[in-house]
Amino acid sequence: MTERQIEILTASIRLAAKNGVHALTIKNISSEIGVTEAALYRHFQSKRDIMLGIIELFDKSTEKDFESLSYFNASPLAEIKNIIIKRIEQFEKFPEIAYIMLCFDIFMHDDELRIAAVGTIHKHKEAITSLILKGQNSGEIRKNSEPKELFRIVLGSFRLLLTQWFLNNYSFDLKSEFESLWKTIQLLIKA
Amino acid sequence: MTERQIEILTASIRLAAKNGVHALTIKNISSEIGVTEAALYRHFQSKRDIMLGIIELFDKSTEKDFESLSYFNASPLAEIKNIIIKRIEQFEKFPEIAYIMLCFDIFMHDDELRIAAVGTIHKHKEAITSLILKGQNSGEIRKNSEPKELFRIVLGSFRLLLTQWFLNNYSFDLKSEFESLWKTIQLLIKA
Amino acid sequence: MTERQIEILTASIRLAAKNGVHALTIKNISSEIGVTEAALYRHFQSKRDIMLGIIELFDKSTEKDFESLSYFNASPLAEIKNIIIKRIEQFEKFPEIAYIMLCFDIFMHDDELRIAAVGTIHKHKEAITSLILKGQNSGEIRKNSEPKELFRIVLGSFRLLLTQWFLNNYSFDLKSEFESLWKTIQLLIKA
Amino acid sequence: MTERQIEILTASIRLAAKNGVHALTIKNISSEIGVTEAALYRHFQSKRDIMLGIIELFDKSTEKDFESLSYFNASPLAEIKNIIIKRIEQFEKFPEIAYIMLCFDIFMHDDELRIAAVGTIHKHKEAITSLILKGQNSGEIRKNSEPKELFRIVLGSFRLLLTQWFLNNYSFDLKSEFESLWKTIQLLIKA
DNA sequence: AATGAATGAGCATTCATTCAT
DNA sequence: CATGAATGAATGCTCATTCAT
Repeated sequence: MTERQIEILTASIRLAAKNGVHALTIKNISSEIGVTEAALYRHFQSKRDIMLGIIELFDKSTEKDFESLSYFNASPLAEIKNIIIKRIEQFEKFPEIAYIMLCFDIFMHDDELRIAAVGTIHKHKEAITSLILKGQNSGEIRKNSEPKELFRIVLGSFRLLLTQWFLNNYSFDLKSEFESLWKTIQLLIKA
Repeated sequence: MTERQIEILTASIRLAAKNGVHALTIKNISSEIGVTEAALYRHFQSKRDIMLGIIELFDKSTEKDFESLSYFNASPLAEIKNIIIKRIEQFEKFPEIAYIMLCFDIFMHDDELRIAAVGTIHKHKEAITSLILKGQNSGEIRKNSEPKELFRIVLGSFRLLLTQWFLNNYSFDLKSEFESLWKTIQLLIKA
Repeated sequence: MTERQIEILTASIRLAAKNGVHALTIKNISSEIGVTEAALYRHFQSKRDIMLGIIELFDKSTEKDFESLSYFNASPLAEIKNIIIKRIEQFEKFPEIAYIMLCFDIFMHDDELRIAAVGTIHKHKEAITSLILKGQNSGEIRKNSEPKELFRIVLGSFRLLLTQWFLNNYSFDLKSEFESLWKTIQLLIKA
Repeated sequence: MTERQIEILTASIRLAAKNGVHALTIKNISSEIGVTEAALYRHFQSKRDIMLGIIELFDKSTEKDFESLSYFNASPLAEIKNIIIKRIEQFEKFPEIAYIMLCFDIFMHDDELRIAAVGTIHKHKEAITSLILKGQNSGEIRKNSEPKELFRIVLGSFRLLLTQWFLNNYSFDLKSEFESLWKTIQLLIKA
């Protein structure tokens, strides 16, 4: 991806988060980076390609996080926390992406976009679920609950926290609030 | 609210869930119920009023659920489950509303709509949080966790379940899947 | 077809003939009849529908001419001449349509339009060819030539006359020039 | 004319015939020969110059045909046939040019282009008409018809044949079909 | 209570063309 | 000789809304 392309994508995310998805027009994006509408088409073939680019951008950074995890090699619970903390650090640097992550509507009614977006969610699900299973086998996580349900509790509560963060205009400290939530989660799911 | 107004609102919700929020146009709504675009303006002053109507519709049915709860008077945990089961029954009758509930983007960038939508979420938060507190006081729910966090776990995991239901085109049985999730939740938060 | 629709179609033909097919834009057509671009879409669903409308308009008037022919019941040669004279009278009233008839490019690269346009040409071909055959059987037209070739001579020479008329800005009298051409044609193909 | 210029012109003709005149864009032409749009402007100053180039190309090859005719020195009728056969051989090698020859719309509404295009047609007219006159004087062609009308019959029927060839996607054999047409023409106009 | 006709503003996209490199 | 990046103007089309009937 070229520098200009990344500039366009970040401008798009910023715009969507600030003014809503309906503000994600070619005109707005182009004027956000100070060029003509026509200029965008030198870098992306269509608006849908820009959307796909946003997902890809998010997907890539997710993948990088997952890779760096394996070096860490902590306990499963610590690794799950780490996955989420990585996300949070990303959100703190670039809060607008939280909006895109929560607002699945943009992608929901375009098959190609949908598949791309759901793919990223799936990667999270598989990573976390397999860590839960590992934790259950190692005796760190309680065995009397299904990994599937524990995953829903872990990711679900985090997503709601994220939603609250967004609804409050990013005004509270996401990381410390998550630390508090995580204490409760740990308390509940530890063996 | 007149009959025609409710017809317009339900048609709108149906449309949004089927084809996405971007399909929520005056033209689509009017042709969905078989009238002219101009005819809609006899029943709603603007498109925003239709959006507000959708929230109000949702809000009212929530309120009715909350009222009926007081007649029941079960244990706090059972009451929380009941609140969610009521929601589920509503979703099962009218699955499209799940989409609207999850897709906050429509409302997010219009202050009046936002306040209306967040209000409904708030009512849920307060109802559930106060029930958790009651449960902690009566000794049914563990005391070593903050109600705020337990609320995040309960509602967050349910919202994620709902998201999964939507992503799977409403193909699995929401209620029985929730029963399974609830067993885990109960196991975790019971004293 | 409504009055407005016919107004749009005649304005389109006028425009195309005056300034070329490339001038046949929604903006030009709408401003030609003094309305907004958006207003056109109340009467035609798309630009292609306007093109199809032009062909249909031409097709209908052709059909009417063919019907009125049967009342006439002259000799085959006289009937062929009549078909063309009818066309000429139409062109004289509405010279711009000559351009559309000759400029098949508009329709050529859109399958649906092509089929519609070629259909009209086909009707002419069949009508004239069968009249030639009738003339050969009745002994009015020479038998030592194939009807297919005679048709090419009759219609081809008329089309070239039409092209010349257009290239000369409709400056000569089409009918009297055709009378002269017809004398030669008759001389050549009579038995 | 440079090699590159001829490459651009033939690519343009190919493009116009395959996808229609509306596909004759700088972008399409340049990508057809595998260069950037900007590169075209090194060889032609504008798009109109490319159009003029197409006409010039056609004009030149016509001229060459006419020159080679004089060496032949056959009877007037044979010479007329020869002019057309030469054209047909050109069309068979490069069928797309038939489309350009028929579709005068491209040139019709730009004075300079129009004059250039009409010029070529005129050359044909003069060449054929003078041959007809010669034939009438030599007693080969019937004298009771005006050369002007006979020209319309000869060239008009050939142009219609060409149109039919194009409408049938060049599927029939143009030359043998013309031989058949020519037999009829000869039969009709011979003295 | 509903319709048909219209509108102004906006949409994504494509056009021929220019210019620094 | 060719490219990459840009532009202004235009394209067909959709939007929410209005208004006379």
